[in-house]
Amino acid sequence: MDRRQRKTRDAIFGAFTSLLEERPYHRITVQEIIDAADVGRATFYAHFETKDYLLKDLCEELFGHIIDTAMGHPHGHIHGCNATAADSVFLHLFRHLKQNDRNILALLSSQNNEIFLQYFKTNLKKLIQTQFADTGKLERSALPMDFLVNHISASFVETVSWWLHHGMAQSPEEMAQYFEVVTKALV
Amino acid sequence: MDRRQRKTRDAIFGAFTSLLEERPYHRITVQEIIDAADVGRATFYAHFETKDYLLKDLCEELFGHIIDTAMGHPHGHIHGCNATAADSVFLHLFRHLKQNDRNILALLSSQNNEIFLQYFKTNLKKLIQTQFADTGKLERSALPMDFLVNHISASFVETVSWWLHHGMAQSPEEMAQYFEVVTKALV
DNA sequence: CTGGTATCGAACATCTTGTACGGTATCATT
DNA sequence: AATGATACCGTACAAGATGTTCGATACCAG
Repeated sequence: MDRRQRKTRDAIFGAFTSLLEERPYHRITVQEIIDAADVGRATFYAHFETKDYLLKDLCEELFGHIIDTAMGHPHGHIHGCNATAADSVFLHLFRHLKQNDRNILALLSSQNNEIFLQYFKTNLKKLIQTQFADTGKLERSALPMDFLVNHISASFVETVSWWLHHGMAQSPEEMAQYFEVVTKALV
Repeated sequence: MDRRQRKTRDAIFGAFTSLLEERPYHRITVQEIIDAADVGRATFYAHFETKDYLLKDLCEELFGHIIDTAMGHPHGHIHGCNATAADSVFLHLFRHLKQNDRNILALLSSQNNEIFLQYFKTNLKKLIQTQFADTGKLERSALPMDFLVNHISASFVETVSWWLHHGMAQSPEEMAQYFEVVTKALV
């Protein structure tokens, strides 16, 4: 990719992220992003069709990355009987978040962060789906498969959200345990 | 309240709700609401400071009502040992939703319904908090109180959301059972 | 060195928002 | 009925946002 393109793209992403830390999404105008990124108006629209697409691209880049790394992680049995919580994928994610990889916390703890949590949940579903497909632990559940996947994804995202709202005072291990408690009876 | 005021207020609420069924919130302009409600521009702003406040008022009216009725419901032991799921507050809520009280489904199943689910969750928290305060079942939990309240509220909202996305094919009783399964180990 | 292209800057039409004001219709009260 | 209060209408307006266009300029890759 052209070095110029990368530069503007990064500048826009950076400006956008900065603005999101001080204003909710819908209170940010394209004009402000342009000014903050110090980029021409036409240039912005050459990169992103609209503000919503900018958000979409940013989220895909961020969450896509964090989920991909988790995918590569050794299949950590969703706290099955023969695996401790220590090597679960979820603990891996909690740690990943705490070390603030790619400044992802700025988005997750920004005002009206529901947008980002939503993206997070969507990507998370794929991960959990994969995990279940491997372990095959779900066939004898009383609940529909997609109901369970949805519930677990949502629960994880809610746990992360709660963590953020409490200043991330707890350790990743502690949070992984919280999460295990509320989901242990399910799988 | 003046009959004129009620009329315009209802007209605006109605128009707004109709528009929400075909367009996501952020794609609806005040102008469109005004046109659909057949109301003067100045009149709209005399009632609602901004579009966000209109949303807020609408949600408070709707969810406030549905939660209040649930509050008055006989304290249905959050599936405690001596109570069946049949008389739980949650089953009451599922039934309330299915009969589409006050056209609430139009909002909950509209595009980008996260906004409304968020309001739903917020009001739900108060209800659950109250329930817990009465039963006093939570003191010996390994988890922080607000973590649990948040988790249960979120789980309920997610369950409702899943229900909607599946055309509400299941009965309220069935959904109440789903919900019981994913939360039974917690209280 | 050169053709291709990303960017700039400025201008533009269009739409949206929120406010203002005088005239009209409706309300509650007597 | 009569009357004061007030909610509504219609229109107009300023300020700002959006998305597009175009020629000029700077930069890149081969």
